[in-house]
Amino acid sequence: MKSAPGERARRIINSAIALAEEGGFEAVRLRDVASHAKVALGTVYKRFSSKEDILVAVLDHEVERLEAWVRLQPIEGDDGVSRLASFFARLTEAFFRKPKLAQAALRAAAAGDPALASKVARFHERMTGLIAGAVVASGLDVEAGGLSEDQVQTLAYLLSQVWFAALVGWMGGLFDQEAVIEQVRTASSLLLRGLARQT
Amino acid sequence: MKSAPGERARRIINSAIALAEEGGFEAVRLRDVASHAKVALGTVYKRFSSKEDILVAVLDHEVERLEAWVRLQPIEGDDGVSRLASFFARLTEAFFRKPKLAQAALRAAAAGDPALASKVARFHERMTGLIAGAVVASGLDVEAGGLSEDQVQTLAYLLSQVWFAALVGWMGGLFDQEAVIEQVRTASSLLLRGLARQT
DNA sequence: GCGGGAAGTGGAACGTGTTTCAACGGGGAC
DNA sequence: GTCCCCGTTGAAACACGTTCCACTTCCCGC
Repeated sequence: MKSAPGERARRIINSAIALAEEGGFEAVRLRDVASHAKVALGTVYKRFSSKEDILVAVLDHEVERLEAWVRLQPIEGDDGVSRLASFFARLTEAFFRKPKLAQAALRAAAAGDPALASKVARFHERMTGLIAGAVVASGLDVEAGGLSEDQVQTLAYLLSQVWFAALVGWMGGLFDQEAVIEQVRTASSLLLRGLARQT
Repeated sequence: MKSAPGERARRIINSAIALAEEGGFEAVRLRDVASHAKVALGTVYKRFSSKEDILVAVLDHEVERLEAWVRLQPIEGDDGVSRLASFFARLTEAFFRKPKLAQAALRAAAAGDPALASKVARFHERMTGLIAGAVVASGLDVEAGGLSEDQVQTLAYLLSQVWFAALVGWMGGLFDQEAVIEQVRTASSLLLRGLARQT
C-alpha cells in the first residue's frame, strides 16, 4: 500500500476539510478524520504533529487556491485604496463562503502553537504577498503611488494583521462579515494616506 | 461557608493566575485550579462556563490593574505618536513581565468562543479606551491634534487590532517583544498621519 | 427551631486529543 | 526466494475538559 508519497497526507487533509466544512473546529475529530481518510489514527500522527497542524495545512491549501484565483482574475481598481478594498472584499467573501471551515482553520492558526511557527509564518508571508500584489498594479511595473518596496511590505503586513484580528473577532461573534471588510477598508485608506505623506 | 459573594470565584481566578504564571495555558488544569482554590470541580463549573471563561476573567483582572496603573502614572509625550509609542511600550512590557500568564489569557481570548463574546468585547472596549486615553493628553481637554472623537475611536480600535494580532504572533513564536512594539509603533505613526491629512 | 432552596462537595463517567505498542506486510537488497 | 526495513494497522491506554449526580451544608423566611 505504498502509492504516491504524501498521498495519505492529502487524503487526511481532504477529510479534515470535509469535516470542518460541516461542523467547524470541534467536528474535526481525529478518529473521524482517520476513518474518513481510510487510515489508522497512528498514521495521522505520523504525518501531522497535532490537530492544529492538520488545520494549518488546510489553511495553506486554501491560500493556494486563493493565489490561483487572484492570478486568474486580477484585482481591479484605479488607486491603491479601491484595489485593496475590492481585494479584501473578495478575500473575505471567499473566506465566508465556507464559514465553518474558515473558523476551524483560523482557530488553529490563532492557537499560537510554537511548534507550528514556521508553517503559520509561511501563511502570513503568502498573505502579505497577496496584499502587496493587490497594491501594485499587476500589469505595470512599480507604479504603486510612489511607494517603495519596503513601504509596500510594511503596509501589507499591517493590513494582514488587521484582517487577521478582525477575523478572530468575527470567529468569536464580535462582529459580522461586513464589519470585517469595513475595518480593513478603513485601515487601508488611513495607512495609504499616511504612507503617501511620508516621503 | 458562604462568606462574601464571589469570594470563591476570586479564589478560582487567583489560582488560575498562579498556575498560568508558572506553566501557561496548559498548566491551568481545572482539577488543579479547583484543588488550589480549595473548591470542588463542580463549583468551578458553577462559576465559569469553561476554562477559557476563567482565563478571560483573568484577562479582565489584569486590564483593571493596567487601568489603575495608567491612572497613577499618566502617559508622557508631546505628540500623539510619541505618546502612543510610550504607552504601547509600557503596555507590552507589562504583558511580557509574566509571559506565561499572558500567553494563557491571550490564547483564551483568541480561541474565539462565541459564548464569551460579550466578555471579550468588554476587554477590547477597555483596551480601546486606554489607547484613546493615550492619544488625547490627559490634562488638556481635547487637544488631540485636531482629531474628532470618532477619529480617535477608529484609531484606537485599529491599533488594538494590530496589537492583538502582534501578540498572537508573539505567542506563536513568530516574533519577539521588540517586534510587537515596533509593529504597533509603525501602525501608530502611519494611522495618525493618515488621519491628520483627512480633514 | 424548621423546612426548603441554593450552593458546595466528592467522585464517577464520558469524549476527544495524544501516546504507545505489538503485529503485519510489501518492496528493495542480496 | 529470503530477509530486513519501515510505514501501516488496530487497539489499548492516558490526560484533561466537561458533565452528571447523589449527598451535604448553609442561609433565609417563617
